Parts: sequence; structure tokens; C-alpha cells
Amino acid sequence: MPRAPQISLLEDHLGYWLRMVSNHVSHAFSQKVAGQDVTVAEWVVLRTLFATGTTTPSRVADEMKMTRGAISKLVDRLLAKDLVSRRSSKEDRRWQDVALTPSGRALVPRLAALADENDAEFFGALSDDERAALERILKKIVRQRHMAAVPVD
Amino acid sequence: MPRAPQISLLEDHLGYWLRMVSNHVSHAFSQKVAGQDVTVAEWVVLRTLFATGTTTPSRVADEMKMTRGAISKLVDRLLAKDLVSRRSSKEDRRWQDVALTPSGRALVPRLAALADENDAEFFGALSDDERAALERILKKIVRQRHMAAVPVD
DNA sequence: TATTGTTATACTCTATAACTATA
DNA sequence: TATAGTTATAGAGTATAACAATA
Repeated sequence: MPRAPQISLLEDHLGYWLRMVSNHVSHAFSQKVAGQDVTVAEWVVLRTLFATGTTTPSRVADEMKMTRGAISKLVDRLLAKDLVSRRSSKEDRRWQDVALTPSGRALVPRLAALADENDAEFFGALSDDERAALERILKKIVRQRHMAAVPVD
Repeated sequence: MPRAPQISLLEDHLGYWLRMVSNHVSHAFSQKVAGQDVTVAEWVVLRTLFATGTTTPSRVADEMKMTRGAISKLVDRLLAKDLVSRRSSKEDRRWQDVALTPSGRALVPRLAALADENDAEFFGALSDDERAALERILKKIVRQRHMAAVPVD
């Protein structure tokens, strides 16, 4: 009598390894930015505003693939920390213009440096070829699955 | 005249791409297992119990790198769904023996099939070489950063 | 009526710390 | 006193849906 068919193992899945590495990388980064009193989600908003200038919650939500409600709360927190400003647009008062404050603008390069540091910590031991391969493969998946609104590279 | 030195871009970081892909993969998987009324964290517990047999919350916490409090709540939910059982160990009544119930045991292969499906969806379009490279690089990082207690491969 | 945004509600995930039971 | 586990509390992240303001 044959044994019951084997089911696939947790570790057989690339998704498993990807999640493990990604969770560690993100967790380490969140520890680093916590020292600047921001969260990872807040960092992404700040970085988006830095790149795009004044924008609206809807556009941020689209770019970050989050709901408007979620962005609303994030922006509330960033307002409380005086890192962004928010006010009604003159053209259409349904819109809110969200922008970095001077202290928000000053903070972004510091956070970017932490991101550099974090990347070096996790990927620095890879060879140039390995890093290039990883980047290429990840971007290929992003492209095929139409994941991003962003990729400006 | 060269322009002012740029700060690193969000998209310059491998961590950024890794997180983007991983989030999408995990999100898609969570949608799939939600159809079986379980979450991803619950799935990992079930899969661990399937592999190791009866164990204790502490050991699960160690393997999953979570706190005992978090595991306690997860096990509560799994108990409520009749997917695991929990009772004091006879040897040392501080310990709790946690094990799959028959319905928990029956569910694991169905969830494993969903994991297979999800992996195929995201990584199926890669070449064999690309998949192998991705796996090798991720495991190298896991090894170097001492991420896992698990890797039985 | 359609759109932008906020608020209310809820649930998962996770941590820390206080607490209980057992040894 | 030390260990296993639970519970209380809290906060991030996220979603859905109800709502308000504006067009």
C-alpha cells in the first residue's frame, strides 16, 4: 500500500523565503527609523512627497496601493509630528494639498541614509552579480504582475 | 556643472523591491487562505504542527520568532475553529501540549495546495535558472543573517 | 449624482508587561 | 525563584462602509 501522497513543505515555496527575508529587512529598517520617531509607512509617504512635491491623499493612496482611509490616518500622524502640511486646494476644495514641511524635508535625507545602511547590512555580503540578479528578478516579477505605479528607473 | 548629489531613491534599495514583491505574494496568499477561513499566521502554525506533531506554545514561538503572548492568541483562534487541541502536559503541568485535530490535519494539504498555486502564480513565469538563483540568494541571506531556526532542506 | 476626503468600526499582527500556575 | 503560559493593554496597519463637503 503506497503511503499517503506528500504535501509540499513550507520551505518548498519561494514565497516562504521571500517573506522571511523581507520581514527581517523591514523589521530592521523599522527599528532604525523608529529612532527618528517614524514608521516605515510614514517613511514611504515622506519619500513620495519628497519626490513628487505637493500632492493629494488620493494620489498617495494610488501610489502606495492603500485605501484613502489608511492614508488619512497616516497623514494625521505626520501632521501631528509637523512633518507634513495639509490644506484645501484652491482650485477644487474637495482636494487636499499635502506637502512636506521644512522639518519633514530635512528629515528625508536622514531616513534615506538609514535605508542605505539597512540595505548594506542585508545585501552587502552578496556579490555584485548576485545583487544584480536579485534586482533583475524582483523587477521582472513586479513588471509581469503589474505591481507598481512607480518604477521610474 | 554636475547637479547637487542626489539622496538615494526609494527604488534604489533592494529592500524596497523585496518588500513590494513579498507584500503582493503574501497578500495574494492571504486572500486564498481566507477562503478556508484561516490567516497566514494561522497557516504557519498549522504547517508547523503538521511537521513536528504535538508541541508546546513556547517551541512554536521560538520557531516562528514570535512572542509567547502572540502564539497564545493564535492558538486560541485555532482552538475556536477546532483546528488544534490544547491540554496540560502530564509530565509538567506548566506545559501545554498543542496538536492538530483531525479537521486541522485534513485542512493542511488543502492549504499547501493553495501555497503551491500562489507560488506558481508569482514565480511561474521565471525561468528555472531564475527561480534557482532567487532561491539560492534568499537562502544565502537567511544563512548569513542567521534568520531561521527551521531550514530542513 | 459623482468625487474627495474623513470618521467609525473592526480585525490581524505584534510587542511589553503584569499576572497565574506550576515546579 | 524560575519557567510556561495567559491576559491586559497598546499601537501599527489595513479594510469596509457610512458620512460630509464640494462639484
